[in-house]
Amino acid sequence: MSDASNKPDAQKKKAAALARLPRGFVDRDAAEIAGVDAMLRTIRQVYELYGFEAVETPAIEFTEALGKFLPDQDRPNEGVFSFQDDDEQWLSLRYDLTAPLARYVAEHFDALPKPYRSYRAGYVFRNEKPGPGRFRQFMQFDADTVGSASPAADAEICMMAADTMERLGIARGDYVVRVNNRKVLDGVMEAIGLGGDENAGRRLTVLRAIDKLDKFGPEGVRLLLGAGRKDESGDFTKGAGLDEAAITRVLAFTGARGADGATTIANLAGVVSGVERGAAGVAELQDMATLFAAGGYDDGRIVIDPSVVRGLEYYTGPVYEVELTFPVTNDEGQVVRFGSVAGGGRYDGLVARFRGEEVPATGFSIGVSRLAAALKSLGKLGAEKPVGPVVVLVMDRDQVAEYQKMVSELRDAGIRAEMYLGSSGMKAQMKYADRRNAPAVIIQGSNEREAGEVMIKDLVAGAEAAKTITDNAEWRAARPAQFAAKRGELVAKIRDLLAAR
RNA sequence: GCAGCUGUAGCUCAGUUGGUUAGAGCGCCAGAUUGUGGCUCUGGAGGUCCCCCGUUCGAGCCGGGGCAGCUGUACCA
Repeated sequence: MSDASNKPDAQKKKAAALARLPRGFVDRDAAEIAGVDAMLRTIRQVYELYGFEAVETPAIEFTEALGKFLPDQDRPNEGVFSFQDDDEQWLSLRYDLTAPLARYVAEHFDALPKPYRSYRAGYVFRNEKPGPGRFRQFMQFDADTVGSASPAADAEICMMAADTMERLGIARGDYVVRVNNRKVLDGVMEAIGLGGDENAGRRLTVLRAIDKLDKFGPEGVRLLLGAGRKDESGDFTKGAGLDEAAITRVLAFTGARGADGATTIANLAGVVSGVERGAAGVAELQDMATLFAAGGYDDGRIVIDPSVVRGLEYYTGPVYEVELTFPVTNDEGQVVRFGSVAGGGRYDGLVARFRGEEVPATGFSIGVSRLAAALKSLGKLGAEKPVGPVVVLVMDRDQVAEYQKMVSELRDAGIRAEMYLGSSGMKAQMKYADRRNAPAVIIQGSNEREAGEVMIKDLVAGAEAAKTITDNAEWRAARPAQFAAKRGELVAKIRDLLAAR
């Protein structure tokens, strides 16, 4: 232990360099990786079952393809990680999986079967302020149908979303798929005089206000739709400046949810009566509701809820999101506000950016990282440390070849195994095996070697047996759960031991 | 971006009116135990008190500026 104090200053200084992560990024350990992998497998199975096929696109696209240049400038939006290539073209890390899919479909349009049903998972990146459950790199798992304008395509994805939640272990009633339609909302906008391109900015303000319904309640939203709202810290948020009649109409829309789907749809029809686009949206909701009922999903798994807006400007029809309805606790055990864990909708205009014609498309995205946190809270994410390898202890340095041979035999038999590669003594090697969550260690010192044996210690059974022992001398003498085996039976004995787990 | 709060050991945190050598618990390493995980005991390593400037005989503590983190809010494809 003396070497630490003898460490040269230069080396110390070097070691003091920034061993830290930029904010909004996380490291994942073996347990988390295993848990998320299991999740991804499950989601993939459901998507496959529904007939979607895999596709992968790279993490980087031309900024232009993502459509994220700042207005009236030749620089990308600050929220997007971007850099310039050799030829000065701007490239960006993708911020979702939808825009790259639109690029992919447009590029391979003639080669793809239409409607084109695909899924893909991957990391996306957002250069913005992180917060609880919000990262600058996170994983999404998307499924999309491109080339179908039918509400059946939207309804199918909603049903698949419900199935996926249940397959992931979220009980019926612990989640809800909420569905709305942008056309209905557009109809309301039109009805209150916010139609047309010149009102795009105000429409956006109204959308943002509605999106805050679950945060601030109807009264808060009323303020945001009107003059504005002052929060507890005294910060003032400018409102949309609607008049009283318009505000009442918007709130009538968001509050149109009835006891069942039919009532909700009837209420919505009233709110947008006389506006053609709104009526079209209501009709689509009606179509989808019929499909939900046919599949039995109208039992609370999927509900029509007019308060769903989704921030995305590009949505053109049905929008939907999956919300968890049980309290989620964070690492400190506090209950945290948990937003939606998945969402999506119809974006008929997105592929049109690359091709002249409009291509109808709908799809959704699961926020894998966020959902993983929720599953962890539910105890449904395998957060346990994976079982480690069998560790062969190095008792005598000149016998390394023999120890390595044992490891090879175990590996040839398909058993995870390793020889201890450090330089510490036996006690430290035992601690190492314990920390690696090893199921067993193999000990061969001179005594065993002379007898043509190995000592096998079952660490799990040993820990169990030792629980009742409080005296250290007794603990050491007892040597619980270990047994000698003939050298030739090593693999067979380990195999038996692991099989008994 | 704006506002509030917080920066002391790997982690969680004490630190008196400004006073000499900055502490605890946990964790880590080692020994007690020549070859056995846990418990216990003993010892050890580990610090730019966030950074800079100022006040002072003297600053972890007071003042100013900066940086970082957290929370709220804004934005969020």
